[in-house]
Amino acid sequence: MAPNGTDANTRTSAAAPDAASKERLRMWLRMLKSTRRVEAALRERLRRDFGTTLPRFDVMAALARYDDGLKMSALSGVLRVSNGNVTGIVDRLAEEGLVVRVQVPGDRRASLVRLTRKGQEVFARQAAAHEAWISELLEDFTPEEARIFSDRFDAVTHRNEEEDPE
Amino acid sequence: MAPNGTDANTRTSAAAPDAASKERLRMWLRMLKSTRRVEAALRERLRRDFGTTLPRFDVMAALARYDDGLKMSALSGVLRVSNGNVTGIVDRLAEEGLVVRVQVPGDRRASLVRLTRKGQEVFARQAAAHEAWISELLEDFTPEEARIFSDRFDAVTHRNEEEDPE
DNA sequence: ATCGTATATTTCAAGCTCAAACCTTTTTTG
DNA sequence: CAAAAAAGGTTTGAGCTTGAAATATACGAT
Repeated sequence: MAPNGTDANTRTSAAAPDAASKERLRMWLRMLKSTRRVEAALRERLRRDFGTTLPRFDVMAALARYDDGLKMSALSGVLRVSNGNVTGIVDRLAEEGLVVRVQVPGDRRASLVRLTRKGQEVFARQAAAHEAWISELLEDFTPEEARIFSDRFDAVTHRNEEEDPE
Repeated sequence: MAPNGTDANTRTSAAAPDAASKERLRMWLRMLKSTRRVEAALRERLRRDFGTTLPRFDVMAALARYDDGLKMSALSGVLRVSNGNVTGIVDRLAEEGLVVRVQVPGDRRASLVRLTRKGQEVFARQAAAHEAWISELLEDFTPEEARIFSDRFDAVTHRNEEEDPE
């Protein structure tokens, strides 16, 4: 697996020990730029077409996958953002009647956050548009290639795994 | 834009006209998760080892590539963030003596932002650590694979290109 | 010269983000 | 049981981010 020097023509490993890191850095910068570009497009369209934001959408998308709701801590875990962060977003979504906090019977500390019916309806429309946008923005990738990339990204994600409820 | 009636719950109904979009959506979610994970690691390490932030580092990295400095508008263009945003970050970097605003001779509106010598030295250390971190975080990618990915990401970036000073 | 438009940047309000401090409730432990 | 530790959430302070409005300068055509 590791390129152990004795390869046929490894100019890269012999001549430059940091050629690999340079190449990975280059990849990272491109990946970051691509991600930012897609995110910017999504942000703009969510605002334009639905008057919402990407973080709001992310929270609703997470909740949409759990009919029974998610605890605040689980929500921040899934989204990989701080829990103090989620508090504010859920507050605003709750003000608009898109989500509700439900008291957990046995535990007076915790509460489950759930989409309201209105929240489900609103999110369904946003999600459909979102999927179409992504497909358009990434149309240079064939489905086959997309699958390959998905799998390779999992390597990054599962690398130094601590906890991951997925 | 308008809810066209037939969009409420289009679960996997048709054969596979949307298989491609599903696959791309899957790829996007993985890509986003990977990016966020790397960014979170970078953010934490920049804070721990250098007491700085990712946006600050991004600004300094951009300036480090232009010895003659960059105008605020060019800076925000390179970083793809709003220009109001850059103002605040540059303000704080300037307070710490890491960058300076230099008046442009012929134009009293514009100013060039440049790294100070201190800024160059500080950034050099951060950049070395940064490159090593990236290589570690992406070590599952061989240099060859990294190169392939870089090229493919360029496709996304150069898709609907408006302006890009790079 | 002056009007109008375009350019360069800052300011502003609202919202997102984090880490750390804090409060409350639950669980563990002496 | 009571004290201590852990868990669930919110609050707080600082910084980041955006889009829109404001400011100031530059330039082009009268």
